[in-house]
Amino acid sequence: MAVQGKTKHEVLSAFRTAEILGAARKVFAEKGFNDATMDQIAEAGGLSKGTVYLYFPSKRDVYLAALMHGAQELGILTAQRMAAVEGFRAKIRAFFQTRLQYLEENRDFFQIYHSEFGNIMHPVALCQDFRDLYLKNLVAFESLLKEGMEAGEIRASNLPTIASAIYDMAKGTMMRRLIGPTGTSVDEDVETLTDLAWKGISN
Amino acid sequence: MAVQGKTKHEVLSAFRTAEILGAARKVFAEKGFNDATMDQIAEAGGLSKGTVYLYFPSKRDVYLAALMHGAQELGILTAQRMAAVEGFRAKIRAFFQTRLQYLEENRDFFQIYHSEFGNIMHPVALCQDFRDLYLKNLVAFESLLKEGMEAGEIRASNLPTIASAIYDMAKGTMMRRLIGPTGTSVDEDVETLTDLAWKGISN
DNA sequence: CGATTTTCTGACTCGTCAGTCATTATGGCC
DNA sequence: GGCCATAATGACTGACGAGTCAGAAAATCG
Repeated sequence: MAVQGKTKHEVLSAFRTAEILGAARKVFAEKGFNDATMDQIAEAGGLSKGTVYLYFPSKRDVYLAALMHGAQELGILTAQRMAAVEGFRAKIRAFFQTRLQYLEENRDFFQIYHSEFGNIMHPVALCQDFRDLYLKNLVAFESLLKEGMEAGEIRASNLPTIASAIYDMAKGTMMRRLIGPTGTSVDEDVETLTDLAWKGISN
Repeated sequence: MAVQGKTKHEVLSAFRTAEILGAARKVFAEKGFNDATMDQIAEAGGLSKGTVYLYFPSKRDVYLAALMHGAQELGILTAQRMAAVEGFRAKIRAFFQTRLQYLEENRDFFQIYHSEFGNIMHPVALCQDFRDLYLKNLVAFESLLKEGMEAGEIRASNLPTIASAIYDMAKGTMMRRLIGPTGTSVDEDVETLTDLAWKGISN
């Protein structure tokens, strides 16, 4: 029994949930929230619509789960990679590197991630949690810049605006890479962005 | 007859069209494309649904017209303001200034504008024209940077990536200002961004 | 191998809306 | 006013898709 402390039921449930989320990611990425149907998700996951509803109460919940799963992973990964290197230039570089690389490995997820930003300012409707996570990560990044400022590596300036701008350099570059081929490699883009950002903020 | 060379019909038609677009902008901004209904748009414009269909063939066309109208205006305005000043730092500053200011004056439009970016990589579906316009403006901006590079004001680097990054600083800052109060004034943000970008790219 | 419980299924319901069109209002003109 | 043309209306239709649930299938067990 002590094996993972999981009942058979829990294992099966986790398995199905993962199966559904994988399918959902694919379908939502391709069609967007509104044009994706539960039947398509079920089909992509090789099960029936009824089964999907056994594991998720609504379409929105499936979407949310797919979105938040990736967003949390990305946030954690980014924080880890930044923490793992010394010096603020290297941290900024790690920031870009992690995100652009994660993009290449999770294109489906980023279709969803980026389109969600389109809705982030709407009535709250679709996803307060996502918005909160975004703002949380942004604030964390801002604190990091503040440390850099106090350490004298980064020049004094309006940190919230700066933090947001750097975040958005990454986001925009990712979008551009999603739309189509860019003629630049990930590494090139990482260097270019790091350079731009670092020259922009360093003392 | 020579008055504007317009028939009565044309005048009325232009009037109704503008009326509908104004209402559409408001409703689409508030609800997003999918959750906005034609009845709501008609009501907001003080006319009936049938009338809307006399001037636009479909919901998507109303949306497109609202989107493209603002996007074109913004593109033209930005280009003009940049052309009107001397020196590349000033041009970059004008770029940020124009956009952030236009945001304050056209919040409804920007709700639509930004959410459209969420769809920009999808099946093409919603708006090839918008995508094309975006890329056109981006390329134009890139050319401007190239001039700056050739003039020795801007250091050599990967221009497409740089241009995109600067565009996205503006876009992201606008989004942040749309989501909620930021504690910074437009002018502060303009200075901060100009500084960041200019230090990032200048020689 | 039944009996019983758990899991799955997909045809069905029911609300919603884009788009239509027969009917009504408006206004210009003699 | 009476006639016609043009503009506007809003009840209606048809499609679609989220969510349901009665029953089928599969797993578990004695």
